Amino acid sequence: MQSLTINEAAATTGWSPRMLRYVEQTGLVAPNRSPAGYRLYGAAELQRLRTLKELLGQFDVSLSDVAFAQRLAGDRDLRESVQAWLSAQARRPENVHSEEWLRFEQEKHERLLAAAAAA
Amino acid sequence: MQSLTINEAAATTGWSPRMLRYVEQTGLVAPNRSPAGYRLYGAAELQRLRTLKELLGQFDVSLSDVAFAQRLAGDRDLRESVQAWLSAQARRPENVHSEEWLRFEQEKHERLLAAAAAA
DNA sequence: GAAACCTTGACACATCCGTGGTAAGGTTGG
DNA sequence: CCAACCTTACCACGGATGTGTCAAGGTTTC
Repeated sequence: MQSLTINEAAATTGWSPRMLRYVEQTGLVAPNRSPAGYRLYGAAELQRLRTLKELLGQFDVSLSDVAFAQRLAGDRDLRESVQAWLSAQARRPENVHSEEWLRFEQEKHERLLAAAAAA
Repeated sequence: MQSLTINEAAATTGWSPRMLRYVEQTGLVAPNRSPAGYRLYGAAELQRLRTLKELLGQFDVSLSDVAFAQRLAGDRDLRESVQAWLSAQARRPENVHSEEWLRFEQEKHERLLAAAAAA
C-alpha cells in the first residue's frame, strides 16, 4: 500500500491541499508523516476524506459539527452532560418524539453489537 | 405555575433578553407565547436555560454545538451517517477506543429505559 | 392615556469557520 | 544542483456566531 503526498491526495479526493491541512487541523483526518515531515495519505485516509466530503454535501453539516460529534464520541463526561440536557426536554419539539430517540439507541446498540460479533 | 416574561426570565437565569431571543432562534429553548405574542417562560424553560448556561460554561461548547447534538438526536439519517463515518476510524486517535464508544451506547440505553420505566 | 413593558427588525462589532493565496525555507529526484 | 515538490506561517476575505444597542410600533396596567 503506497501513500500519496498532499497534492496527489488532493487530486484524488476533490479537496484542495489547503483544505487537507485544515481538515487535519480539525482532528478529523490526520495522515502520518514521512521522516522529513511530509504528509502521507494512505488508502484509509483517502477513503475517509471522500466519505467526509460526501457527508458534508449530503446533509447540511459543517466540519466543526463533525468534529464536535467526534469529540462527543471520545469524551464521556461531555456526552452524558449533553445527552442529559437534551433528554430533559422530550416535550414540545414535535420532531423529537422520545420513542424514536429510544428506538435509535436500541438499533444502534444492536448494530454495533452485530458488527463487533462479526469482527 | 406562573410564567415569567423575558426580562424577568433574564434576571433569574443570567442570560440577557437579547440572548434569550437568540437561544430561541437556535431552537434550543422555545417558550410559548401569550395571545399577544409575549414570550412566557415556565419553570421548565427556566431550568433548561440555567442548565444550558452551566453546560456551556463547564465544557468548551458553543450553542451551535448543542444545537447540532439536538439535530443529531432528531434526524436518524444524519445520525447514522455521522456515526458510520466516525466508526470507520477506530484506529489511530487513541482517545477513541471502540469499546468505550460501545459502552456509552449500552449505558445510555439502560439509563433511558430506566427513566422511561420510572415515568 | 401615559408609563413600562413587550414585539420584530436593523446596525454594529469581535471572533471564528472555511478557503484561497503567498512567502520563506527544507526535501527529493534526476 | 536545480526543478518540483513539501513544510509552516502569515494576510485576506466572505459568511456565521454571539452579543449589544437602538428604533418603530403593539400591549398591559394603573
